Amino acid sequence: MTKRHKIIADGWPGRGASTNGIGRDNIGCDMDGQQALRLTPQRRAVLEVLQTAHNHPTAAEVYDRVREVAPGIGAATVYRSLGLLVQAGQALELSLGNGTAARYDGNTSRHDHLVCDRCGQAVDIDLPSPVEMMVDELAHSTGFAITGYDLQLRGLCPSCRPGG
Amino acid sequence: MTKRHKIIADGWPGRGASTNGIGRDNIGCDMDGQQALRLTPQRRAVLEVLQTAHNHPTAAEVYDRVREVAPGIGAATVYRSLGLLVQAGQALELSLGNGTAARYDGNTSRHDHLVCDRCGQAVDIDLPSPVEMMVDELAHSTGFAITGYDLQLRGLCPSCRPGG
DNA sequence: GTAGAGAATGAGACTCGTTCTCAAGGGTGT
DNA sequence: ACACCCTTGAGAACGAGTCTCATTCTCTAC
Repeated sequence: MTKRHKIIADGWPGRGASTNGIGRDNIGCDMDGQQALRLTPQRRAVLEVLQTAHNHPTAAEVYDRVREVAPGIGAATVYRSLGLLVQAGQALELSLGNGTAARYDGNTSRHDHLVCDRCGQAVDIDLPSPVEMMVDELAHSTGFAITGYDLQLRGLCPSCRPGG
Repeated sequence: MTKRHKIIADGWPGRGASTNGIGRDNIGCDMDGQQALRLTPQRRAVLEVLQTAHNHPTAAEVYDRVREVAPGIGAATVYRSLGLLVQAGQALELSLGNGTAARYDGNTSRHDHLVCDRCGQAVDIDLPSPVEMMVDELAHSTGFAITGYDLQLRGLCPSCRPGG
C-alpha cells in the first residue's frame, strides 16, 4: 500500500456514506491528483480517539473508545479508518515487536518508542534520534532508497522493574 | 516469557520424546539451575534451517524447509521449537513492522535490519549501531531498565527502486 | 527387565487480530 | 429526479500462532 488520500470532513449520520455537506476540509496531502478521502464522522471519531489518547491504543482499544461516541460503528470501519488515517499521514502504526496487536499513535512527528517487556506500555522518546547519521552511509553501501526507520527500545518500565 | 533453557542434543527417531542417547551437548545457557532443553532432531532441524538460511524466513517458511528433512513434523512443533530456540539465545525473532508474520534470524549477534517496503526482503546491517550512545541517557530520563532495542530501516531495495 | 515419571511429539481444534465481501444507505454531480 | 459512487455495518473468511490431548519415547529407580 503506497497510496495516500486526502481527507474531507463531513457530519454525523447513520449508515451509508456518512456525509452531510456541513463543513469540509482536507487534512491529508493535496494537489497530487489522487482521490479525496472524506473525513466522515466515523473517521473523525477514530482520529479524535487517537489524538486524545496519551498511550498508544491497539485497534481493539480504539474500537472500544469510538463506540462510546458512535455505538453502532463496526469493527471493519475502525480498521479501515485506521488504515486510511495512517495512509493519510494522520496517524502512525506501531508494531512494537512483541507479537501482539498493532498500536496506533496520533503523534505523527518522527519519534521513537520505549516499550515495556512486561506490561506492554510504550512511551515516546523525545531525544533526537541518533539514527539519522547512518542513513546516508547505509543508503550508499546497500543501494536501498531509505524512506524511514523504526527504533524501539525494550526494557522494564519503572513500575515493572524488580525494585519498583 | 523470560525463561531460558539449556539445550541438549539428541538423535532422530519418529514421534514422541525424540531422544536416542547418541551424543549430547548444551548450547543454551548453563549452570543456572533451570531445566535442560533437549536438542531433539526436530529442534536441530529447525536450528539448521535457521542457520543455513541467508534470508530471514518466517515460521511458515521454516516449517516448509524443515519438512524436506523431516516430512512428518508438525506445525506446532516448529512453532514451539522456534520459541524455545529464541529463548535459548540460538535465534532471533524479528517483527519487521509490516504487519506480516514474525521472521527468524540464525545470526544471534546484535545487528539491525534494512527492510524493503515492496518485496519484504530484509538485509542485515553491519555498521555499528548508533543507538548505544542514547541508552544510558534514556534509562536515566525515563526510569526504564533498558534491555535491548530493535532498529529497522525501511526503504526500497535496489531491484524495487523505481530506477532499478 | 519392568514400571513410573516426565518430556516431546503430531494432529487438529481453537483464539485472536485483521481483511474481505456484500447489500444497503446516503451524498454528489448532472 | 436520477444514476453513480463512496461509505458503512455485519459477518464470513483468513492467516498466524497457541493450546490440548493422546501417544511415544527416554531416563531413572528398583
